[in-house]
Amino acid sequence: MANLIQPKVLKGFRDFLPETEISRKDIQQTLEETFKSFGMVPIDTPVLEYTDVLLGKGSGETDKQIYRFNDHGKRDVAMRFDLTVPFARFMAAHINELYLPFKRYHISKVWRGENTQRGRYREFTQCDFDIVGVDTPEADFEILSIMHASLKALGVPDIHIHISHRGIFNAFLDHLGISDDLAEILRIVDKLAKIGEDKVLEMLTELADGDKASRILEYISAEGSFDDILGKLENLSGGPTPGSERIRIVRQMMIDCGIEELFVLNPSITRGLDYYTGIVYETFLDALPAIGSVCSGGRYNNLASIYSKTEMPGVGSSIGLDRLMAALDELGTSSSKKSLTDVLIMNMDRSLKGHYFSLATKLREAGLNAEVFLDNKKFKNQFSFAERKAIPFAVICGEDEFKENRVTLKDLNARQNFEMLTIEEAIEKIKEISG
RNA sequence: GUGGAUAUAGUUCAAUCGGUAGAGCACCAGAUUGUGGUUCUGGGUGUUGCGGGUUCAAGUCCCGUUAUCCACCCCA
Repeated sequence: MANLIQPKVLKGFRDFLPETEISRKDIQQTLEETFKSFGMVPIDTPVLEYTDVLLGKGSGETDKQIYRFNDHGKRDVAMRFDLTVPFARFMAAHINELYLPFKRYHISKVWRGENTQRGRYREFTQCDFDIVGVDTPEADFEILSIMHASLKALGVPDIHIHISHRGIFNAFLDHLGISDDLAEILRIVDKLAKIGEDKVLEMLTELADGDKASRILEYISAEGSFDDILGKLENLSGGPTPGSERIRIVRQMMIDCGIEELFVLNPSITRGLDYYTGIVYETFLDALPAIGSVCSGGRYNNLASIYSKTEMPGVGSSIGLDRLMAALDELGTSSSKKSLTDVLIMNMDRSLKGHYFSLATKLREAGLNAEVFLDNKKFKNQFSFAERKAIPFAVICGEDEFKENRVTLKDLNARQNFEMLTIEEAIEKIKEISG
């Protein structure tokens, strides 16, 4: 007994107690239902992959953050740091067994060895949804539409989805003749909201001459209505581009569906990951911009190209479940604790224990979740147990009820008794009260 | 990974100049009702994150370490 091992968990990794886990599962279920309602199908892939498979298309940053080690067979392996790269590998491996366009969702944990912060962990859950095999505005729009539907189904208040387009920005930089520094410029541009225009201009001036730097700033800080901004971007890039045409079509689809209010054209959104080639999205909560994007993605037309010669354009997005939950928690809008058990059968008279279990079976057969209290503690104790688990009903059956083959039902929230009911009547009553 | 702040009971907090840790709520045991919201009695439930050091004496001072929060970086 002398040397107990500390029951500690790793930095950035967490245990989930039932209360939290129940709402996590609820959220996941709501998302799954939403994804399925759009015709998406689930897949799964391994947690561990060959390192070269995962690093094939990443940037230097992912290299640093990835959990990587040698397995027992001396293979160089790594844990997936997102669900998109494994998905690209999956598509390349199974393209002949699938149909296009292929729409899948994938809700699972991923791992990144970066520093932790609120809403930012080393082990976290992503909810990805992607469409592969088509490069159309319809697909771009459908992803936006699913983002909107998902967050709406979850009851996330006051969001705006910021969209932008890598293609337009690339055309713009080409027009300026400075596309070589793309990666560096993207990084700086991405900070606009955080560090302000002056700082951004200062940093850009170190890369390009002053005139070009201020042109970039002009591009990324364009203001006005959606259409105004789009027009400005086109002017700055020397006229309409395929990208801007695409955005215009997607915009019209938003209007046709009456959801255009939620979308903001924000040219400073660029996304750090360099595999994006077209439209990109980020979602912010109006009340909590500091926590970052809770749902981001974009179009990546070459992602599978390192695994396969078959061209597989894709577009998709990812909801950060843990970050979203941290945000909802902070906003106080997370759902109140729910019970999974509908009825607790009180352990009142131990000689009737067999009867209690048969009552529980009857309740379950009627579609109710029921459990028998597993100890002969006092009522007080059994009631506190029910309260801790937020169980709404208790069934009490003592000698008197048993003789008449009846039970007493107690509505634990209202603290109201319904005495001497048959079990069938009790079931009816429970369903009536819980609606 | 770099820099800064923080860490005391289940929880929210307290503990003066260094003197072996207290309070509310919560919780546990018991009494009384066939049934918990009242009442009464009793209980502090703690390795002060962890490990060292200084000291007669450390929650308090020093060093290290781990975790959390914040900023950078990056991102969900």
